[in-house]
Amino acid sequence: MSKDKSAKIPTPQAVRGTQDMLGDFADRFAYVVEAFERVRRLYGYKRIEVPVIEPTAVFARSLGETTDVVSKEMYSFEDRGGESITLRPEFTAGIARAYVTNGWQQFAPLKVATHGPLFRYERPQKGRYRQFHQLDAEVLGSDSPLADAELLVFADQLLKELGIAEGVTLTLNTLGDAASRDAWRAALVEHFEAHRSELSEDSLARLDKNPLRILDSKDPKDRPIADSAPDIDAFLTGEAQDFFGAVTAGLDATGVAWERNARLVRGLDYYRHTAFEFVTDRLGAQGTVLGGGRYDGLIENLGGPPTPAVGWAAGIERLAMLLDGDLRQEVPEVVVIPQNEDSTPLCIEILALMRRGKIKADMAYTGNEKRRFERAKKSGAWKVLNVDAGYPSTDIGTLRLRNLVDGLPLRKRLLDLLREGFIVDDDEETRLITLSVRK
RNA sequence: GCGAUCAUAGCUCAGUUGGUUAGAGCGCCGGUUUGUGGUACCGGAGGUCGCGGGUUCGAGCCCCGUUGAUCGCCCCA
Repeated sequence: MSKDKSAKIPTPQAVRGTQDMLGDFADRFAYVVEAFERVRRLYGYKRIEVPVIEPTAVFARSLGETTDVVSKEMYSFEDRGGESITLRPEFTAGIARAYVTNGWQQFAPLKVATHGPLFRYERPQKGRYRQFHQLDAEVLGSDSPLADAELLVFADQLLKELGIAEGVTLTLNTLGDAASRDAWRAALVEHFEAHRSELSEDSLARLDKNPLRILDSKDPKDRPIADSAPDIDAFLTGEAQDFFGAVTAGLDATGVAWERNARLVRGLDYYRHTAFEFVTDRLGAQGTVLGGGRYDGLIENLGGPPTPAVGWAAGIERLAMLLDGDLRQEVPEVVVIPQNEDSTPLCIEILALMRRGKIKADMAYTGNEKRRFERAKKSGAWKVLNVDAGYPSTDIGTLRLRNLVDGLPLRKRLLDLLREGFIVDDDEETRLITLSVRK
């Protein structure tokens, strides 16, 4: 090792808004993904993988050019061939693109699920990162409200299996079909225009870009105006009303609790009919844990055939943060401790023997003997195996399985494994296992 | 993109109105004691006080800038 400081390179920092996970949080993260994989199979959703990079147009066209995600949060760049590429900021658009380009219409209605990293150039804060991770479930090619309901029941079961349904509520709204939505939007614009002078600065900007968003503004200035704005209900076509009724009936039939939130709108342009969020107040400002809705126009927007579809996405980090209690740790059954330097090779051999025999085992080999033992205990192992090679000198080694808590099954398994490779003498009295001749 | 708070050892933090050689606990390394034992004791390694400027005889402490984290706004999962 050189002590020449001039040769030292300054350590690069992690990119802002990215995370390195180790230990507890990494375990929680994996736990969320495992639960999702389990439940998704129960509901018959096929696992799919789609690219992390897509042509920029995939997102620009489908999310809406004026949405914040597209206008200022995408990681876009030109590749060496001059094509504009974007790191996916969400799953839905990429999945819709895959549906069209691969001719997945032949499988419609198609239920798919995936998870992985997404990228958005945002100011990091609690539950919000530049590289973040989502679970995603979609039903493509179904115009049935049953699909919406099933997706919601799926989401509800996932949250329950994660043990976080408590304190998380499903809020539900309908944005109607295209006709309903356009009529409502026009009425909203008229209403807000009439109160233009009382609106916050943010909402004035929203008035041009996405007037629906004024409805869920947090600015106290906006609240009275937003609250007095017309609900969509008056503008819903009969068809749209029936659709929403069928979705809620499906929820009621399966016992999924929900709340109507007539102020709930979605940020992305493609949503129609059902819109929903599972929200909590346990995550500060980032209260949405799972959200989604129906996006019947999206696939057509991408140049595909008119295709109805619904889906949702959930933030894995946010779900992981809500997980309370201690996770069941993956602890070794046995930790092997070499009594001395010379015993290490025998330890490695026995360690491999146990692992091949499906015993979860690890080895503590740094520090003095006392610290090795402490390290072994700290690992949560049930038992500790002391290995001393070449003592008495005529033997290959002696083993002592300590901390016997629950009797002999593990000891028996270990002895069986050892007998495959060695002549074993198991002294009942001293509990000392002596290995002599190799077989 | 806007606002607020923060940044000292591997970790959690203390550090007085600016004043000698920057501390503690935990962790790490070595040892003593004990000897089926996560609890005692001794010793050791480890810090350009985030980074760059400035004020001052003197800056971990004051000022400016910068980077990052955290919490809001915004946005969204």
